[in-house]
Amino acid sequence: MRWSQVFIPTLREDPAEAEVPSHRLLLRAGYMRQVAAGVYAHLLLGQRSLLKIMQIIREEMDAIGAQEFYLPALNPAELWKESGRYAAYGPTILKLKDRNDHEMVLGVTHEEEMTNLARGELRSYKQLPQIWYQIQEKFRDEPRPKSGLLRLREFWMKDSYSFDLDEAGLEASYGKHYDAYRRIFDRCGLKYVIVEAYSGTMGGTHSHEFTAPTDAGEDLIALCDCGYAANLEKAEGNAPPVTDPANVGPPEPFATPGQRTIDELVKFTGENANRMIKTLVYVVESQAILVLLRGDHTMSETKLAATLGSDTFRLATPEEARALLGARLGSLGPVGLKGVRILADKALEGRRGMISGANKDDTHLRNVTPGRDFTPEFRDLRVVSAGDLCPKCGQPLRISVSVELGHIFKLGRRYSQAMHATVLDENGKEVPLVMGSYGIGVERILSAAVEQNHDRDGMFLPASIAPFEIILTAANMDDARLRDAAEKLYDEMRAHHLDVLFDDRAERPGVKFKDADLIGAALRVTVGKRKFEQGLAEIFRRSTKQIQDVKLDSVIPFLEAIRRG
RNA sequence: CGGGGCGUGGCGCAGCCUGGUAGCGCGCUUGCCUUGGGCGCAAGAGGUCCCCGGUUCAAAUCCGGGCGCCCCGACCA
Repeated sequence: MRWSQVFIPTLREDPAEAEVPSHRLLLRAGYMRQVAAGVYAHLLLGQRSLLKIMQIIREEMDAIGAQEFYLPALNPAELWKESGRYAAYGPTILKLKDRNDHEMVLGVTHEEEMTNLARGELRSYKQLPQIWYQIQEKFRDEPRPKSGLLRLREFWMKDSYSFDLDEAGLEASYGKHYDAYRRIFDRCGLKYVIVEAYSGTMGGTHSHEFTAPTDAGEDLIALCDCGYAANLEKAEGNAPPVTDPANVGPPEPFATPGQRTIDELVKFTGENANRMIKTLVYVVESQAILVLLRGDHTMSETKLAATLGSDTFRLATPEEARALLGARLGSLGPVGLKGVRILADKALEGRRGMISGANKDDTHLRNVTPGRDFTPEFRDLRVVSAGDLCPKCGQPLRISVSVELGHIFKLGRRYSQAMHATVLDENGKEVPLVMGSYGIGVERILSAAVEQNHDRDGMFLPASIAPFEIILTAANMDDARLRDAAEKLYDEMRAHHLDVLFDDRAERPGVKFKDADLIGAALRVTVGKRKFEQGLAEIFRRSTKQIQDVKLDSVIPFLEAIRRG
């Protein structure tokens, strides 16, 4: 393509609304323009790059025997009510009514629609396994769209769904996706880590997340050099040991006037927060329970939900807590309670002589010893923090920020049972399908690639997903000899099917170089006066800024050699 | 949903406090000039000052309401 004839609206200045690098650069480089919060128009460069990403995904999905479908975004609400996710996703689903007053939804993801298709069509175990996928628009009315393409309300997702007869089949389908995803992200040139994750609203048992570490991300992951990696929602860790007093007498009340928070108590008593027990009261389906944590630890509602097997719970009000325990928040504790379920984080197991509330205003207890003074169920209930020890090897964990690029889920029978998607097995018995679901955020690949590959001057995308692999720059279009030489090179490049953008604009060289640096073509081939007179063109690698001079008649073979790697 | 910021030619901003001719830089158009890192000179075009209402002789500016966008948090793939 000729730059003079296409629309690449680069900006000299940073758009005011963009903070994170990928958002800023994708706007500046003319890849996209904003339409509304979380809604973007893709222009020439953005669309080309996204099409390349989708093609890579398509090739790798096809390679594992997945079949490309295309399901509509517009769907009847009934399906979502049937699965129970109409309520679970709540306001995130964009809902509308058609002219006959039928409730419709715009697809958030397509488990329901794919399962609906499967139950209508799949009859026999002989038809299994099936892997169906699509690259399709998703709509999510996010509470807070942000960071350009990182959190969108309308976006492209590659979503696939596997249908198997049994767990062994699911295992195989899941494994194929795991491998295909690695190839996809490798080919897109991304640095990524695979982490164990929490399944969230998707349901199901196991899942892995493919995440790209970058500061602009919003997923927190825990990492260890031994290879352990998990989303913070899911990560386990062992708190470094705390030394407690050896011999501990019975619990003993002491006055703590006005001390309500752990911080205040630390100052008041001079004890470390890791010697305190934090007591939280939760109401779980109208039943009050106690949740205990070490003073310096944070509760994970995700893990609590997993422990309870329910996500209908909330923190009790101060009044409810007083009704149960007889004291205000800040003086609550587990000692002496009868008939109340007590969950304690496992970091409290084996501890002695700690401090907790006494269930009397302005009073705490010392010498509190879990297991002796009260009997909780020990569970993993807290968010891992940096410095916790790896559950596999015992070394300290690191916490890193990353972007979730893809997520693969073992769904099991959650949808097939809810929606009665069954086949006959070899004994003629009707059995629910065992399902998996697997997603990739297409725009997030582009964003993450920019986050991981940019500098002051712009972006340098991996050649596989750059909108153009090569930009051919004629330093001066008014100089007939330079122009003719560049035109000739351009024709040759096209004849060799090289992916080239020819900057034939009547601009000064500086403008062209700045624009070329900005938009992220992997290589720049420049025809400029001085080197041209020596029969040379200049080849500039954007990522390393390394320059090589190549004879004009060797440019094509040189580029083809680079392309072959 | 809580907190904060912002809305003025295409982009980035000033003007608002203290009401009275809408301004600067970039970009755009035309001409000359220049041609290896966002050249120079000159002449131009381009604005419902987010919307609605109020106060006032007079509102970009003051007051009320609304909408939109960004950031932090909550939440969420």
